Amino acid sequence: MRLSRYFLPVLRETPAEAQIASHRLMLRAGMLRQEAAGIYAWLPLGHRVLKKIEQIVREEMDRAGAVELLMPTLQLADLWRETGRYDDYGAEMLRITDRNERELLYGPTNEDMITEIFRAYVRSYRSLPLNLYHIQWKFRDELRPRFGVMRGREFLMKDAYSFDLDAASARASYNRMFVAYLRAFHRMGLKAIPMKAESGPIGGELSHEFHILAETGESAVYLDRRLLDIPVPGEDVDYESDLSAIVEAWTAHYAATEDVHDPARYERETKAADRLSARGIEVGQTFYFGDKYTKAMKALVTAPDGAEVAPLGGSYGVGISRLVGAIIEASHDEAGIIWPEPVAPFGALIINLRPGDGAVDEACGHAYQALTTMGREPLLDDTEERPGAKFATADLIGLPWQLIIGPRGLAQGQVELKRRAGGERQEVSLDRALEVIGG
RNA sequence: CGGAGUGUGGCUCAGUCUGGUAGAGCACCGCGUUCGGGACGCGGGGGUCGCAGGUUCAAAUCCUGCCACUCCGACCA
Repeated sequence: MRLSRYFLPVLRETPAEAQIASHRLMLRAGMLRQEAAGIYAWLPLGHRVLKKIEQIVREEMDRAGAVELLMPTLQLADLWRETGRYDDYGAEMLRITDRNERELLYGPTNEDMITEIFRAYVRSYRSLPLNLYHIQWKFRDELRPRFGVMRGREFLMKDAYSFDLDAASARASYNRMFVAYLRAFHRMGLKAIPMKAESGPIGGELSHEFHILAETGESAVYLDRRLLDIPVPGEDVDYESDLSAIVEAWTAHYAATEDVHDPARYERETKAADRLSARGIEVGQTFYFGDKYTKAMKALVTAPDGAEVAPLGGSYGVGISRLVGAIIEASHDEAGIIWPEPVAPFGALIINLRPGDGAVDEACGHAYQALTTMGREPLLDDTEERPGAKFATADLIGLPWQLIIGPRGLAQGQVELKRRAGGERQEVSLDRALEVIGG
């Protein structure tokens, strides 16, 4: 993409409403536009990141055997009355009436609807286990939206729902999601720690929140430092096998959010040197709630012995839009964002210091072609901005590599290559620079 | 929802107390000089001062009502 033809409205000054780094940087880097409290338009750069994160989550869900579908944003109130949640959910649920006075709601989650779909088609235990997921916009009318996409009212969420015949199988489904989450967050360059959690309005008895550690996290977390060193399963992990050893390894050490923190247990189960108090951003949560929904909605299947039973289920959410903010919170500096490579909106920024100069234009064109061929998705800054402004923008939008090409260096056969993370710069030949970026 | 606050060009803000017909910096457009870490000169465009009423000869400014947004607190991916 050529910057001169792109839509990247970077801001030199920080909009007054942004309090935390990720919000500030997303606005300044032209990723985001607030349209109402907690409601945002995703500008092209932000949209690219959102899609990258979405795709990583999708790949890991698919790998773990979940099946993607897409449910609507609007749901009938009657569906929610079946489980009693229409009244339980309270003012956080946005209720809408259509022209025929039908009561609808903008879905805050989809347990009820997925159970309705399940019950419409699944009749036999032979169809189990089944895990269906979708990636869809949700709406929760938060009392106080804040922190940009970290606590928006409208947000993009991946939510998966598992159905199993018995408890052991349901637990295996839970474990598959648990492992998929470890992998997905790891792929985004995040260190996510699963923590024992309360299940809240979703219900159930087994639940983990996945938190990434960042100074601006909304919740205080207490954990055993050793959790930071547990290996994340590789892409060869066999989801057909028993994953309980992995889950056990990740849940053997103390880790709790302030809501469920038990100081006495913390002291008992961890050595003083291993105790780590930090702030966490919740980026995912897993729930096991048994037959809560299938029973209430009579979503029954026939078991091997001919009896009708309510399958046991769980639900598993990942805040896709929140992750964009969370990643920035975890990875930025004074100058701007530092994208982990897998979620970077573009792989490299080529900076043309003198558009119109034949040799420089040609070198930039060559670099652009080469990087495109390598699949590095380069962004070429071919604008007439002054060099200083280009460098500032480059650091702000935080692509992994900056390839700086100007007449002065080119005369010596050199370009400047800068890695955003760490900031190391080197003067090398263009070919060598392309080689380095190519990996 | 309780408490506090803010709405003035695309952005950051001054002007409001003490009413007199709207400003600055940045951004934008044109010309020129510049060009390796946020250039400079000259010229230019752009604002129903959140909305609606009211007071007044006169309202961004005073009064009333409403709306939006932000911050602190109680709920949540």
